[in-house]
Amino acid sequence: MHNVEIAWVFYEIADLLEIKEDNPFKPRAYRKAGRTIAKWDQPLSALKEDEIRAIPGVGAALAAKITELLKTGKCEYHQKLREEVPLGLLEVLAIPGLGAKTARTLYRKLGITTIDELEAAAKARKIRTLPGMGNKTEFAILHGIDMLRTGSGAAPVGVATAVGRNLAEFLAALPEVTQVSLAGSTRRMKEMIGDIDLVVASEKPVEVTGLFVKHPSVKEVSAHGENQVKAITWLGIQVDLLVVGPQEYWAALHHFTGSKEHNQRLQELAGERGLKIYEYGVFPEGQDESLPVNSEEDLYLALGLPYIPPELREDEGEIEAALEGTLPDLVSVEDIRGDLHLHSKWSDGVATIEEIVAAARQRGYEYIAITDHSKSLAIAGGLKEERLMEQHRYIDELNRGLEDFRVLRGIEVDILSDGRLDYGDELLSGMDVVIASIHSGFRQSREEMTKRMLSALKNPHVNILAHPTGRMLGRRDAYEVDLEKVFEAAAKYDKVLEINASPDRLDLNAENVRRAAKDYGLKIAVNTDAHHISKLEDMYFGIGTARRGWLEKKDVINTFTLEELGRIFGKRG
DNA sequence: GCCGTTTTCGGCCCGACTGTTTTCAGTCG
Repeated sequence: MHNVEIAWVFYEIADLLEIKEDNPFKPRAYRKAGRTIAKWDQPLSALKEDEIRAIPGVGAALAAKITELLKTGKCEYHQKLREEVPLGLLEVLAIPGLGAKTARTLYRKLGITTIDELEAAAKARKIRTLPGMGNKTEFAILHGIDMLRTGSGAAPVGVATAVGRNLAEFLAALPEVTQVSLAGSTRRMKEMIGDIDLVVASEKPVEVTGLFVKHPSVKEVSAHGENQVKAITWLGIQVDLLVVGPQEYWAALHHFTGSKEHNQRLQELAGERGLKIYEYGVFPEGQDESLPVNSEEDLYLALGLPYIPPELREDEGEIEAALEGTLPDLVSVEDIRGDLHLHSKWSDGVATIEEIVAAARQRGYEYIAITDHSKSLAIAGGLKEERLMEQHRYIDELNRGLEDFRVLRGIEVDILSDGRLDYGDELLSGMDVVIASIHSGFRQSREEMTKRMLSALKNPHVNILAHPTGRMLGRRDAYEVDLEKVFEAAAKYDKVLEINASPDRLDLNAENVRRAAKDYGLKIAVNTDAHHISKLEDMYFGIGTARRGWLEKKDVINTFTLEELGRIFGKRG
């Protein structure tokens, strides 16, 4: 049993306990342990009992449940809870703004046990009859259900990539397999992934597919042919595996990378040149032997085109640009010299500044900015003025001991509900980097929210606007804001907008990034907002979004040298 | 249910926001 599966059981136990109204600290204990287990380096199945017991947050009771899960694949306590609580309520909990207490009230007063029943009750205006709930709650529930339904079945790219890589690594290790790649929307770095596509080159497709369906991540096989498999993994994500001969690999990889629209345009182009493109190769009209295709470059070359990177293959102007020779030279992870939005132990991060520096240097970075939370965000350990000054003195001291690396003294300052910043100008003027962002008052009107952001952008000390729309993928919509006005103001006051690289956010998204950079000439910072050193790797997803937004190195400020960066930040205020 | 030089019970991230109230409960981060 995979660590994540154990964590999953614990999360569900936590939800069930909350609905049951047990000791409120119990679910917290299960969640905390679940989070730790999910991130644990070694598989728990490889650990001895006392090693499991030594995991922080795992006591005698949870250790016993882990052992039981590893041995039997089940946990009696979990099963018992599932019998006591209607399971549909777990789905109901996924509706934003609706927690365990409300779920319980809905169950006890209206007998609601599923999302469908909840929707019917909301439409029949029964929700507003309950104590503490009114028409707005009812509307929010309907809106939330709508959001869940449109996103259902799809996984954020972060999850899909992790699952896909895991399977790809397994396949790559098989002696029968010569090549393997993620394809489809995961390779194109779309933000939500419907199914994971894997393309494999092998002379022995039957053996490969036969092993694949036995992989522990595979929960259910919906189709199993000689050279392809459709399966559902333990996270409920569909995976499509295609095995082709080594000669057909590149054409197949290209075909299953898509998008469909991009491929259709290529087929039209091929037709004009007397060629046909299939997933098996590029064929001159009337012949059944493919032109030699030993890379995706070869395939584009056959059509008289330069190579088009996967992130651009959406038929959104890339074919025209390729024909004109004006394709962008996309920014890449290797171009990145530093991360400008990071949290340390001083607020709600888990690493010391020294640990972050070490991890950043390992990635080849030349600088980072430590940008902990400001005082209003008390729950995240936001820094009071004196603490912030203390941190900056600490960083100064640290910098004195560092060669070829620089820690910038920064802050992620909250934009308060009325548009003021959480610190005064005097304090902000002493920072190397000021990131402004919104963590409260998400439901203000479009006018208020826009005004609030413009007021922050006007502040001469602000350098970067972080996660500008506040959306959380599949969980929370962007807040109401007039982005055009934000872009205009950012251009006017010379501010940088962020691509928050956390795969839960990816904010700005690719479409907005492309508009901001191309229509408004704005510079972008791709930042991970990491609270843990392992999350520095999220840069990959941020750069994916930047590439989907057609950004080049010159558009992204954290590809610049420290000196260039200083000029960008220094010319303000 | 976990944790502890506050050792075996009593804490456990805590304040803002929202919608419903008319002083507060529930949710979120």
